[in-house]
Amino acid sequence: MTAKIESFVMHCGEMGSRWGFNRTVGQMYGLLIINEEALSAVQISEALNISRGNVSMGIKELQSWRLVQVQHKPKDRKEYYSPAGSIWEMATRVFEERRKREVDPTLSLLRDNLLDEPGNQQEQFAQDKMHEIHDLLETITNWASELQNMSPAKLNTLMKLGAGVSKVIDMKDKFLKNG
Amino acid sequence: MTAKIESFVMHCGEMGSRWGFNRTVGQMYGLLIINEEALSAVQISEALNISRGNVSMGIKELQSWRLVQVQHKPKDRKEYYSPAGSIWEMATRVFEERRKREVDPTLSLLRDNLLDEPGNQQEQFAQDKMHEIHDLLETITNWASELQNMSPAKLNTLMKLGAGVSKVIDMKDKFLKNG
DNA sequence: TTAAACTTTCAGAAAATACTGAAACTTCAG
DNA sequence: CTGAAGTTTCAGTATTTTCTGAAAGTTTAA
Repeated sequence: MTAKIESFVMHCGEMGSRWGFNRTVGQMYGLLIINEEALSAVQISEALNISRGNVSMGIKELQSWRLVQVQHKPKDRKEYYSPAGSIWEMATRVFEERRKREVDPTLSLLRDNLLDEPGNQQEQFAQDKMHEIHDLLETITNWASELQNMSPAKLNTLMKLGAGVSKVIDMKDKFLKNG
Repeated sequence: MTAKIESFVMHCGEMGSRWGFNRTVGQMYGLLIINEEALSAVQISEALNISRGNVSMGIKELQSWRLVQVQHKPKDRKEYYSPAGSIWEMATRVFEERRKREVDPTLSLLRDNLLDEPGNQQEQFAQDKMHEIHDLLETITNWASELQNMSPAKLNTLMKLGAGVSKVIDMKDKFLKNG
């Protein structure tokens, strides 16, 4: 591993916990992304200086995020791992999985709590807040899943639009008025 | 604290680490959101059964995320804490702070690494990947900051648009062609 | 000044999390 | 079958993170 590549892999490790997994899992993912060829478990454990068992657990974790693929080489019984999908797909998967872990449980708790009537003034206030939070999270979630269902090409247009988004909305209003 | 309120506060604790801070900080934030009145440090430590020192550290953390405000009551030397801004503002602050912690350092590392020439085929591949990641993160970042700078009203239109976003883009193309 | 009423800090303890390595398991060629 | 070549599991250990509480720091009323 050259210095530049190593710096990237180690950085992925440091960021790992912020991105939702732990240091080694982050390093493993970085390593797989940056390597043209798929790597075996032993290669990973040697490159990162971690135990074989840890690699196994890390791969399992990455699979639960749908971020790695298993491959086989002819005449070789080992499993070889490589990142699943394009960079763009990886990003959407991380978003999606994080939503499942960070937002969905909260939405469900809020819904439950909003089912029964508030018992007193304090609970009334609490429920109002929960309602606000619920609606906001739901809007964001719906919006995000809209984006994920758009074709990548359209999505790209939309993203590149940047400051233009605002203009397009104005345009829509005009368009609807004049049409 | 009634059962419902407590379940919300405890849930915020469990989610805390996923949202970027730790359990107690999550609980503290939940408690402040759900309470109509601002709370003193001692009230927080009693409600959550944590030490006074821990409350002090937690408040500091929440302040670094710009999520709490300090208030004073007349004839009272204590500090009282309450959430800063509306639910919507809280959400954008969490986004923004997470971007600073999760994305910005990566962008800066990638930029550094992309400055020098690749030394060999392996590094060439690595740099290509880093370039892809860099561009994607940059696009997402710019897009996100666009959204944050839009007026809440416009943003709401855009959000409510949902599936319609796609249609508006088509419309824009038509509009530009015909106009 | 002084001292009461607070807040912050931080060393050490406690709790949570991650890692190792050996044993158990699986798969498959012969 | 058998055993070689691989993968997974998990009890125990190491590391990291969080929490406590006492000491130090700050502010203000008198």
